[in-house]
Amino acid sequence: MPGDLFSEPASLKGLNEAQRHAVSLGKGPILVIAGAGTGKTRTLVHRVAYLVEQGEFPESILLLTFTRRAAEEMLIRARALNPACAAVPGGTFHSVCHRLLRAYGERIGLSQRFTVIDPADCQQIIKGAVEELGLKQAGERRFPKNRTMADLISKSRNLELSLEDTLEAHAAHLLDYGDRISAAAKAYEQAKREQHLVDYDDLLFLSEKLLQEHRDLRQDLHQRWRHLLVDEYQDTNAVQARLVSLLTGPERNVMVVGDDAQSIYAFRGARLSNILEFPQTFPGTRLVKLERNYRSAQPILDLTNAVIAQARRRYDKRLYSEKSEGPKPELLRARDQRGQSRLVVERIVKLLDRGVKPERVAVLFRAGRDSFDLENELRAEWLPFVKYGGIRFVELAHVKDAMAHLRVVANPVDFLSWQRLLMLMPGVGPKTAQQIIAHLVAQGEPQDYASRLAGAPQAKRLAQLAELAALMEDLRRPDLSPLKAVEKVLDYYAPVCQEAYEDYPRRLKDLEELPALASQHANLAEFMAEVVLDPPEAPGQSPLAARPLTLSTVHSAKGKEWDHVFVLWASEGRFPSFPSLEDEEAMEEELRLFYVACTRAARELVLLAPREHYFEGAGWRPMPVSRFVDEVPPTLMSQPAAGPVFPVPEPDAQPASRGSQSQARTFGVGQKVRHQTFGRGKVMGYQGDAKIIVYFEKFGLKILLLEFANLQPA
DNA sequence: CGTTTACGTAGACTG
DNA sequence: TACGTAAACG
Repeated sequence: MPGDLFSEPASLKGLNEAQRHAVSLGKGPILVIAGAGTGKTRTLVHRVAYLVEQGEFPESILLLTFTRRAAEEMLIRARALNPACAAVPGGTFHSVCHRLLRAYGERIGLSQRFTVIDPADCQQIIKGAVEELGLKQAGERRFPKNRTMADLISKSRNLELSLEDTLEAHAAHLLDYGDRISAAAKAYEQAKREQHLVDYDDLLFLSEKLLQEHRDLRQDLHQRWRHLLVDEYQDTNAVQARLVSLLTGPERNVMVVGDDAQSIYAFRGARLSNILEFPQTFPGTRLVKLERNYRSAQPILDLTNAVIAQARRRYDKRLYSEKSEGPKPELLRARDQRGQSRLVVERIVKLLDRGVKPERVAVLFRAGRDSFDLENELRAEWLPFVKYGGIRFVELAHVKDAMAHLRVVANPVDFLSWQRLLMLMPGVGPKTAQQIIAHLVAQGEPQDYASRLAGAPQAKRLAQLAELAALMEDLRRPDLSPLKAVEKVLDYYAPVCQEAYEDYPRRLKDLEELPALASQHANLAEFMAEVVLDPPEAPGQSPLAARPLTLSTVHSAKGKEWDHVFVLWASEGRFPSFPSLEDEEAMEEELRLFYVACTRAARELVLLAPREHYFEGAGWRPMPVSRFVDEVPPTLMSQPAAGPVFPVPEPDAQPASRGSQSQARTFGVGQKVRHQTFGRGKVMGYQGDAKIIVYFEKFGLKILLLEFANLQPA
């Protein structure tokens, strides 16, 4: 738009025509289909700022995102356009639902003391149910794991299918166990009811129930949130779509943004149909397509277009780039996993030497464990990194231990947590814990449980029970701030942690994150739910390294971009993953996931595919290149040079070929060893040829001189 | 004797 | 890492 730049509102500056159109549309439903790298986030951010400029109260705009971090990032950017945007409420579906249930849950009979549980808690409950009901016969090997059952229960709820139908569609091999899985599911529901526990799925379904049954509340909320903005709409499930409808007021100011080609959460119930059928759900929807890619160089786009063209379901989009030329994407074939790691490290070192900033570099992979070997290699080279995806903060046993103390204070009938914290005492196993809990229940009202602890018959034998009781009494003061509460718990728990875990230094370090988190919250319930729902990512990983490079699962890389992207294991069985090989729908999702991975790259994209891999039990097996790469026209990839461009290390079996340097490397990375003083440990890598890096179970990471370490294989 | 704890082994996706 | 089994505990 030529002419008077000074009169142009800040919220419309620097946008292309399609973006500007989307941002400045008036009231009514809007669907933005935004291809990868087309400025989806930018459009949402500017829309928020635009609405505020137009005189909307910031508090009346609700921004729903996929992660809390995404919401925070967007609001920071919106604030830069207009400081008033700081007051815009934002968060995930789950956190918004949680807040609704805290405030109004009693209207649907929910205890105000309810506790939010995570999938690990769910597994614990199911484990208990299986034991109690004797569902699993001794030695029954094929009986599904607790984890599998927990996943299936959640899946059936998210897909809104019966457990039986879910089994048939997604786990046919477990159909024989249908009755017993159903029994476990029933017991799980009952345990949640009795203990006032609410899982992730409940947050959504209970909120739906609340909004459906209370028209007055719905109307209040429509007054409060007059504009609804939803990011990553392609990854919402059925109940989330209904929540969007319920939260949308009579003015129907709802804008959803997404990309049908980037739907990667079908495995937990996401429905592509939500975004495809949005115009039918909201008649009069204005559709805006963003197709101009600002992220990737043309050669990368050519490849990603070819990748997504393999999808059975056609996507009516062909992205074109504003950017100039760049190198063609590369496929590098390493000898094996180790070779892959070394290739990546080598390339990264070269980039850094060239002055590329580490935060502009990422290594992506299908599953959390796919990067273990690379992590060892990076540590050996002292290259700091942050890893996203994999084990989450609250899933760490010690964090759950600490949180369990707070949970029983907030919700005394949370027996799951009672059991957990009682079992931390030496001499207390499942049976004794159950007995103590039985004593608590028999003795009185829930609010008295803490004070009754010391009176348990086991107290004579367990001196620590009195200490725990004292802590519980202390924590019951209603005016206690989350920070103070966490500090008191850690005072008590730190020594317990030292007793319970051999590698306590590492764990205590993780726990140091908790007080800072707690201090950000005004009340305990909110703090605990926040930790469970959206735990801090990658705790304690190189906090001192200012700008580390990124390792991430593809799922966790969603919405982000880097100049230089490496994708590990572009191999059949890894990417696509083994479980997806026999399921057509799963395979489509793998393809979209691979597409998401490749579209993260702005300038350089490098795919890696080891030639062979050692499988436990099966030995060395060739690893074919991923079908997603194989089926792309070869002209789109850079041709591998005649000889190896980068030295490919030989497998451990032939150390001589790696020259004198590796002669000393007697132990393979990952091998278990024993040291006279430090005891058992695991080889993490090497530093040069003289030093070996070993992680000892009791003493943590040590760097030893190989010559003197006198390590024995263990 | 019932429980707890220590140990060895199979198995692991994504949130 | 989590589970199943066997030794050690009290």
